[in-house]
Parts: sequence; structure tokens; C-alpha cells
Amino acid sequence: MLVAQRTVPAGTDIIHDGEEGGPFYTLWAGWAYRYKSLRAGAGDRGRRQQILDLLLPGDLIGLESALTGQACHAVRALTEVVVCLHNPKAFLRLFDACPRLAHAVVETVIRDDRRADMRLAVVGQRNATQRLAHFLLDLSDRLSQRDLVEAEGQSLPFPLQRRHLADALGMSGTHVARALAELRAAALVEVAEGHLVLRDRAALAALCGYRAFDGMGRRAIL
Amino acid sequence: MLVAQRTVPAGTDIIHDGEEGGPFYTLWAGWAYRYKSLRAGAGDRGRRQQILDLLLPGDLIGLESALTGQACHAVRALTEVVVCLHNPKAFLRLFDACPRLAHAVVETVIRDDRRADMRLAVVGQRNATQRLAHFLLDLSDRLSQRDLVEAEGQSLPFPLQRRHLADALGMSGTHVARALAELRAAALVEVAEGHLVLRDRAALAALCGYRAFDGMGRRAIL
DNA sequence: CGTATGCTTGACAGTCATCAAAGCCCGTGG
DNA sequence: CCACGGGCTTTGATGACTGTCAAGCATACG
Repeated sequence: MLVAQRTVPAGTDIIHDGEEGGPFYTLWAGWAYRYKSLRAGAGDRGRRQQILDLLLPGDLIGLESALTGQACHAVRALTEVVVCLHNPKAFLRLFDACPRLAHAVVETVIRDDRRADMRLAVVGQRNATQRLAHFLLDLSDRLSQRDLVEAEGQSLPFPLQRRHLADALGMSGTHVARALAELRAAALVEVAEGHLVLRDRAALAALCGYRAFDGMGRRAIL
Repeated sequence: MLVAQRTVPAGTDIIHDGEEGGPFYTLWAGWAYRYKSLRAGAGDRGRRQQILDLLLPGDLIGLESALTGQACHAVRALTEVVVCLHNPKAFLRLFDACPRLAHAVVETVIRDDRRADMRLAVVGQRNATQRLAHFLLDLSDRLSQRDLVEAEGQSLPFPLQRRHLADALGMSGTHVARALAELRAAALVEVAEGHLVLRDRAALAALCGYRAFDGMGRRAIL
């Protein structure tokens, strides 16, 4: 299959909210995130946005758009990003012709569904510190599955800023700093220089009730 | 196709969290909800649960379980409920044989995905009153699509108790009562006798930034 | 060196959870 | 028929959690 690559600088939108008939991609390198900027409700001033999910190398970007023709959220590059462009029409033909692909797609979508459920439960029921701990553990596990963790010290690359954590967890940047400081003070995590170290996964998991996500075996679908 | 019906009294679990190889259903009559009870984190006392979504007549229950063999959440009957039992294996065979069914399944799952994104954004970014308003508008629209609204007065059946709203929106039952009182005082909604009336949809929508969900055309897939 | 950006910290205010009490509705039993 | 009890809702008082505003630092960059 013909493959087109595209390199996108950090901070650029790869897919726009509401975009129709857009292409879809595999994220080859770098981090991105799905997000939604909310129309201000009455009395809201600041324009907040909700980060719906992080996209890590290997993830699909815009599958929804390929399957339905329209995207319901935007995707933005968090770091510089290399994406691999797919052809939606060819993909749809393949989807129809190949039940195994269809299965794989459904499993991918369902896996995302489950993680979405988990996030909703965490944001709805947990306090700031627990939300943060949960987020970091989930991230760490996803990176592990892709062998992107430096095995020794549980050290992960961490290009996220406070404000990204805030938008992902539904809290203010200031309070993210407080929660992080708390975890640091308890010697549970360390953040420095674009890297994150989880010092005590067990204690973190106990703090927020995190349970590793067994889910379905991970495999690339494209 | 042979169809088995089952009637389930209110308050009973139809699917249990983590259940493997369970059946799946179409919700024929009555309301149910998907939910997750969280393991207590450190310092948590009460056992809270997060309602992930309401299930209304016509919705599928346990599709995830049919496709992957395992459920990641429980489903409980909110009212007395009539479900129609499907055969997971036959369904999977059909899924492989019939691309149109596969498409329909994917669209259903993706529609749920979008609603999940919306809920996350609302719970993460909105205050109590806005969350409640958004929930009620969304519910009203879903019921409209099924012709379950008494057309004249925007009056909906409303079997939910305060505590269900609280568990769905990530707030306390007490505060739900306050938020509802506020909406009532502003003459935006009325609640009585298991019914809900939306007095001013436009004002409600403006309050919480709700945008009707165009999504894909609604059609039954089974 | 000046400016811009992001992180951290403190003070204060608003939102919301918790606890508690009182009213309402309804089924039960006297 | 009416008293009683339990569940649900409403309301108030109080305090915890979190957002906002602001200032101080460190770093990067022109």
C-alpha cells in the first residue's frame, strides 16, 4: 500500500472538530491528544477545553472520521509528530471484505470505549490527587505496552505541561501543581526535564484505586 | 430467529461487572443503566458508583460482551425491564458474513463513543447546574428520537431518583436537589410524579452550552 | 539584558460534600 | 380508619476541596 508520511510541528491541529470527510492516520512518532473545546455556557469566561485522550505512537487518529465521514473532536500534536496517512475509501473496502479487519476495528473502538468509561468514573468520583495518580498510572501502562518506558526506573518521557493535565483531568493548572507537589512530597513520583518517574506504583495504585487494564491483547490493526 | 424474552424487576443487575461469556440483549421496555462501582481509594469511605450511561428502550445491552467475551461494567434495571435475549455466537457469525451488520455495529459503538466524550467534557468542565441541565437535555433528545416524549409539553417519563442523577453526574445527592431547585426556580424545568417537563429548552441549552447531537441517523441494528 | 513562558506558592472566595433535621408519601398493621 | 415506620426529598449549617488572582522564580530566547 502506498504510504504517505507527514510531519506536524507541536501545537498544530491534525484534525479539526466537525471536519467532514477528513483522512485518517496512524501516529508514527510523537504524542498527540484528542480534545473538544466547549462552547461557553452562561457565566463561563475562560475558554476551557477537555482533553479526551492522549494518542501515543501506534494509535490511530481519526478512525471515527474514516468510518462515519465526520469527526466530533479535534486532534492536536503535543510534540512534533509523524503520522502515516491512510486512504479512507480503501480502508472501507477492506473493512467490508475482511471480517478479521472488521473485528480488529471493533476491538480497537471497544477498547477506547472502556478507557473512556474509566476516565469518566475517575473524573466523576475521585479527587484531584487521585485523578492525577490514576492518569499517570494509566499513561505508564500504555507506554509500557509499547516498550516506551526505560525499564529500569519506570522513567517515562513526559511532554505534558500542567495545563494539559488540567484540561485532561478537569481541574485548574494551579491545582494540578498542588496535586503534583503532594505526590512528590509523598515520594510517589518525580517530574523533571520532560521525564516522569513513578517511584512507588503500588502506593499510587492504592491511593486512587487503580487497577491495571487487562483488556484485550494489544495488537496493531493496520 | 428464535427470541427469548426476559422480564427483570427494578434494581436487579442484568449484567455483572467482569462477567465472561455473558449473553447480550435488546432492551425492549423499561430503563436501565450501565455503571461501575469503584474500588475505594485511600481515604474514601462511602462506596460510590459511576453511572456511565442510561439505556433506553431500543438500546443494546452487553454488545461489548458479545464482541469481546467480557463485560467491563455492570448493567442494572432502573425500572422493571423487558429484554430480548440474543445468541452471541450467531451474532458473531452474522457479523462476519454481513458487512452491513458490521457497519451498523461500528456505528453504534462509535455513537456511544461520542456520547462518552461529551459526558467526559461535561463532567470535567461544567458546574453542577450545567451538568444537570446538559443531562436532562441529552435525555430528552434521546427519548424524542424514540418517540417516547409526550409531544405537547416536552413531558418525559422520569424514573430517576436524585441519587441516580448524583451517580451519573459525579455529585452528591444533596447537591443534585439544590441544582434541581435552582432550575425549577428559574422556571426551566419541572419535576413531579415520575415525570419531567422541560419548560424552556433554549434557555437550558444556553445555560450549559448544549448542542443537539446530530450524529448519524438513528436506526435499529437488530 | 529584557521579555516571554512555564512552574510554584500564598491568599482568598466559591463550589460542593457532609452531616443533620424536618417534611412528604405510601404501605403496613392495629 | 388512623397511627406508625421507612424511604425519598428538601433545606440549613459547616467545612473540605478547588478555582481564581497575584506574586516570585527559573529558564529560554532574541
